[in-house]
Parts: sequence; C-alpha cells; structure tokens
Amino acid sequence: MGVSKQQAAENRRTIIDAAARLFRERGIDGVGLAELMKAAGFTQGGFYNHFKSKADLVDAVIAAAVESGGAQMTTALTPQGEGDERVLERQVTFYLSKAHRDDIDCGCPVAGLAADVARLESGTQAHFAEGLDRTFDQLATTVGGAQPGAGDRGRAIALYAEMVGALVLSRAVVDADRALADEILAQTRKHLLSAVPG
Amino acid sequence: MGVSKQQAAENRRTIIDAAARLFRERGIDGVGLAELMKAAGFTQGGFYNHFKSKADLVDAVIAAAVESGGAQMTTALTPQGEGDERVLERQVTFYLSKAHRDDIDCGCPVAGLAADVARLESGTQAHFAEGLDRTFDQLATTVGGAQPGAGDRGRAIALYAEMVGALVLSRAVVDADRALADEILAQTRKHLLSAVPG
DNA sequence: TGTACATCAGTGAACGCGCGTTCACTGATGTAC
DNA sequence: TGTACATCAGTGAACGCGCGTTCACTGATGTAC
Repeated sequence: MGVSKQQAAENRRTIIDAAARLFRERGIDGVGLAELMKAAGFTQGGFYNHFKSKADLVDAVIAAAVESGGAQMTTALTPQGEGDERVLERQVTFYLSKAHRDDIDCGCPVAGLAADVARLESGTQAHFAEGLDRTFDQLATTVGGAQPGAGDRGRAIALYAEMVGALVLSRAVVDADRALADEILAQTRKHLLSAVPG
Repeated sequence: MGVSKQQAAENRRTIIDAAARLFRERGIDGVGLAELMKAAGFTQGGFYNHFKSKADLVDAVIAAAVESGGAQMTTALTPQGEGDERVLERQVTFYLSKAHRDDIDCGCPVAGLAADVARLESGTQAHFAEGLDRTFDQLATTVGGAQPGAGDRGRAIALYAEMVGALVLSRAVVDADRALADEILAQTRKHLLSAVPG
C-alpha cells in the first residue's frame, strides 16, 4: 500500500498486541499467523515485513509483555501515593479476583504464558526470566514497606508463586466447576491477606 | 495383526501413558498423533481403534492422570505408616525439588497440564476438577494432622497453589536462568516448611 | 474337540486442511538531484 | 520547490509440510456349531 515509517511501527505494535492477547487466550501453538494478522487488521503476507519468523514474534511478545510494567503486577491498578500497606492489599485482591481470572487475554502475562514459556528456546525464556526477576524485586519493596528487610524478596517470591498458582488452577477448572474455581481464589486471597499487617 | 482383548487393553494403556508423558513435556498441541503412536510402539492408523478423536484421548489422559492418586501428591513418595507431620514435610520437599522440576514428563500432572486444561472443553475440564478437588481433601487431612480443623482445606488449597505456582515459574525460566529457577524453589520451600510445626 | 467364520487391533497409504513461509506485485513514502 | 527513483509495508496467491482423520486390507483371536 505504501505506509509511513511511523505507521509501520504502529502496525508492528498492533500485531504484537493482538498476539499477546491471542497467545494468552489459546496458547502460542493454538494461534495461526493468518488468524493473527486478520485479528490485527492485516493480510497474512505482511507478517514477514515485521518479523522473520513466528518464533521471532513470540520473542517480541514476551519482551513487550514483560517490559510493560513487570508483568502487570506493579502498574495500572496501583495508583501510587497512598500508604504501602494498602497497595499490597489491593494488588493481591485484584490479582486473585474473578475479574482477573475471567479476563485472561488482558490479565497477567506471567500466569497466562508461563507454561508455554517453559517450552520455548532459552533466548526467549531469558526475556521472561528478566521480567520475572524484576517483578520479584518490585514486589519485595512493596512487601518490605516501611521496614525493608533481608527476607523481603523471599517473601515476595512465595507470595507471587501462590498468586500465580491459584490463578492458573482457578482458570483450569472454571468452565467445569465454577464453585471450585471461586473457592481457590477465595481461600488463597484469605490466606495471603491474613499475612498482611493491618 | 490379530491381538487378544487383554493385549489390546494393555496397548490402549501404553498409548495413554505415552501421551501423558509427551503432553506434559511439549503441550497437547505440540504432540502429533503419528509421533505419539510411534512413541507408544505402533503405527499411526491404529490410533482410531482405541480413541474416536484426539480430544477423546486427551480426555482419557486427564482422567487417568488424575485417577492415579490425586495428581501424584499423595502416593508413591509418601510411604505411609510414619508420623503425619513428617509426611507433609517430605511431600513439600519433594514437590519443590529440582528433581521434580526437571523431570516434567513424570512429574505432577496438575502442574504440567493445568494451563492446557484451561483451554479444553468443559467435559474434560470436569475430570481435572474432580481430581483437583480430591487432592485438596487429601492434602487437607495431611495438613490437619492429629488435630483436624475447619480451616484445613483452605490451608491445603493455599499450600497447593503455592507449590504449583512455584513449579510452573521455576520451569518457565530454568533453561535461561537456572539460579533464578532454583531460587524460586528454595524460597517457597523455605516459606512453606517454616509454617509446618516441628 | 475340531472346523468355519465373524471380529477387530493392527498396518500403512491416502485424504483434505491449515499451518508457517515464500513470492511477485503494488503504490505511497521518502530520498537524491 | 519539483521531478525521478529506490524503498519497503502492504496484498493475496502459492508453496511444501505435518496435522487429524479415513480407508482398504491383514490375520490372529474368539465365538458358533
């Protein structure tokens, strides 16, 4: 068609965003390039103007997802400026909400993509690992609050693992047994919030 | 070839076992039927003598995995007859070991398949949900120990979610950042064992 | 117990289909003069 | 500033390949008489 460089860059971004959504929803193997390009508003052939292969796109998706705020844990839903105790509480409450579970294509990419990432080449895994590492550090400062300590990162890791596990398990059964899916969220929420001071 | 009914039943089992292994390792979408049948020691065409579709096999795999001892949590590695406190400790220690993480094709099917299960039809999800529910109950009695209480199941769910999350996250980064993968296991192990009395 | 035949788990080739990828082509963008 | 041309993001058809599935065929199993 003929398109400005800026437009082309925006289009690339559009493709990555569509892929991030579809990959979380149906898994990387479950999404074809034709369908993906159509979802982004383009035809199949244009894909290779932006990426040299599907693996290259996956790499870009992981890098972008992880870059946009350490896996969605410490951004959007935590308007800064309030007391740190409350921030942790609100993050946990949102992360383990039914809304977050049911909105998988906009939800935490760590929970949505972790299983697939385990099967990717280690170059792509490395981006994911960097983002996860950063997420642990950010969460550690939130956990530490006013009195940071040596065990904060360890506690952050345990906290995050429980949230990711609960979300993955809840999603795995929600279509067949909504009560069980809700129970998983409710019990882990209760467990984690009881550990938060206040 | 001509094969006895008993032999046929054994062959069916062999196919399911091979599928359980391969599905955990590379994801359901990542395994083709030709490859699967070859791994089980047969040719491609025989598949439909045992299953009416790939989805039917997946259903059988989930049902079998979940049936063989509530997701491998409360079987094999816990020789009964010893004190209950120690049983929980040993289960956690094994579940969060490097050996369990690295041996994904023989490991806990809940952690290995949960992400894929979320995308399956709800009939298949139901088998998984039943197994998960039973696992929670079994783990609750272990958690309750000598003094069972009303909060045991809730604590079991939180415990299990943390273990599954840790295993999934550790596997997602192990090829790219082994230190981080090990840290995740070590910190969650430490966190969970510190909560066990004794 | 022995013979005749239906069953059905196995083989291996073939089917259509959608996958990731390649290609020739188009035409506005953006540069060179 | 205006003209000539290279660039390259877009289109849409085509490629080979492996997928899930179907098929005709084989021959030991297992039943009927």
